[in-house]
Amino acid sequence: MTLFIHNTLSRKKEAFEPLNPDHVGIYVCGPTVYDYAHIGNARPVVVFDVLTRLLRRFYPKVTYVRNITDIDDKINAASRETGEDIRSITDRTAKVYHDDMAALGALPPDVEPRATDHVAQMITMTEQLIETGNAYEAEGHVLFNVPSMPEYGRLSGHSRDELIAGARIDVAPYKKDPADFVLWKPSDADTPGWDSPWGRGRPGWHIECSAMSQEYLGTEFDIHGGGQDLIFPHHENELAQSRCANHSDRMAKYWMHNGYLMAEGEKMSKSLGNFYTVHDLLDEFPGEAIRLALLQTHYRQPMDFTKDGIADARRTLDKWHRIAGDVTAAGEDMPQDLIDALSDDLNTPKAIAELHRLAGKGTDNARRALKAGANFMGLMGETADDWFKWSPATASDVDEAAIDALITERNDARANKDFTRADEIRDQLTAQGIVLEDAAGGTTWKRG
RNA sequence: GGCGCGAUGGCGGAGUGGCUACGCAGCGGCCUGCAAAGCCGUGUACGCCGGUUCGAGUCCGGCUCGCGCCUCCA
Repeated sequence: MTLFIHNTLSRKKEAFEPLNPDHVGIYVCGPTVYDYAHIGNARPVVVFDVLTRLLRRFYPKVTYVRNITDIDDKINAASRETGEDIRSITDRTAKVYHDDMAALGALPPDVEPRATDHVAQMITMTEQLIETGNAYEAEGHVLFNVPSMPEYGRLSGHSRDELIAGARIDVAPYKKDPADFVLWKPSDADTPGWDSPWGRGRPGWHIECSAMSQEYLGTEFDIHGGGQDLIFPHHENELAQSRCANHSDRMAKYWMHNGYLMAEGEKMSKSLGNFYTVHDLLDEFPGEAIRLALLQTHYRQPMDFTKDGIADARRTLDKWHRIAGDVTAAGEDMPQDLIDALSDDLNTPKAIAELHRLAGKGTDNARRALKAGANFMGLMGETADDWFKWSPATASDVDEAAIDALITERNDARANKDFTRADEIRDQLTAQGIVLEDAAGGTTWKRG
C-alpha cells in the first residue's frame, strides 16, 4: 500500500516516501491565540488529524508538531483594547482552542511549541541569516533579503518581480529590496520585547515556524501543512529562511495545503455575521457532526460550510449509530477500501462513501467494519446511547427519571388503546426537545 | 493587472476516455394506533463554445462565472 499526497511544491500527487521510514515528521501551522478559532481554522486541524492517524498506521513513529503563535501584533492590539494581560489572553484562548479541537475529535499534537518559548532559537536563526548574507539590519529591524535567494517564489509560484509589481502597500524606506520581509522588529516600551543583538524587539511572524520546526523535527522533515492562504507569504518565507540558514536544498519534502472555506455561500466575515466560531457551533451541534461535515469535502476543494451540512452529517451519524449499535471493533475489522481511499491523497468523501456502503450491508462483519472505519476517522467515538442523548448547550436540563416515568405511563396508555393520552405525552416531551421512538424492543428517547 | 484554484442531478459530493458512485431530499409502495426507523421501487447531471477520438464530465484550446493570494497580515 502506498500513500499518495498532493505536493504543493510540484502541484502534483506524489507517492509519499519518508526521509526516514522509522520516524516521520509533520509540522502544521497552528493558531494565533487572540480569538476563538473559526471553522476555517478547524479545517486544517481535522484534515491533518486524519493524515497523522493514517501515517501512524503506516509508520512506527510519527512526530506531529503544531505550534501556538503567542507573539503577534493582533494579540498586542487586543491587550491594549481590553486591558487584559497578554499572557492571560493567550493562555485563555489556547485553553478554549484545545477544548474545541478535542470536541472535533482531533488528537493533540505530539509537540505544541509556543513562540514565546523559542525566541532564543529565532534569534540564533536570524543571526545565521545575517552571517550567510541573506539578511541585514536596518533601523533596528532585521530583514530577509529576497534577491539573495534565487529560488524564492518556487512554492507559491510568484516571482519577485510580480510581487513588487502587485504590491499594494508602501515600501518601508529601510528595505534594500521592496520584496524583503521582516525577521526581527523593534518593540517600544508598551510592546512585548526580548533583548537581542539588535536591541529590544520581537520576531517577525514567519521565523517562529522555521525555528520551531527545526527544533523538533530537524532542518529537513517530511510534511509541512496548513491552509492554502498560508502558501504566500508565510510558507514561502519560512522555506527561504530555513533553507538559507541551513544551507539546505529543502525544508519539508512535501507541502500540503487545504482549500479555503466559505460559510453559507459567502466569504466568512464578521460584518456579514456569518463568522462561525467552533466554540459557538459546539453549542448547537455535536463535535463529531461538525467533523464529518468538514470531511465530507475533499481537503483541497474549496468548501461552502453550512449549518444544513452539519445537520446532514448529524443525521448520517444517527443512522450509523443505529446500525452499529454497541458493537466493538477490533483491528482486523478495519475496512481496507477505506484505508485505500484515504491513502489516495486523503480522499475522505470516498472513505465516507465506503462507510455508507458498509452501513447498507447489514451483516455483523459490516457493522464492525463500519465502527472500525468510523473510529479510524475520528468518528463514532462514543456509545450510541451517549450519542443520542447529546443536547445543545441551550437546551434546558431534563430530568431523565421523569422522562422514563412518562414513557411508562404512555406505554400503559397504549396497551389500553388510550391513544389520546399516549399522544399527549409524546407532544409534551416533543415540546421539551425529547423524541420518542417505539421499536420492537421497547421505547427509547433521544434529544431532537 | 499578475499568479493560482474551482465549476457534476433539487442539495451535498466522488470519479475519470466506453460500464448505476454514494448520501440527503423528492415521488410510489410495504410496515406502523400515531411518529420515527426500516424495506422495495423510481426520476434528475457533468458551466459555455470549439477541437482530438469509433467514443469525452473525463484529453486539448478559448470563454464565462466564483474564489484565494499578490509582504510585515495566521
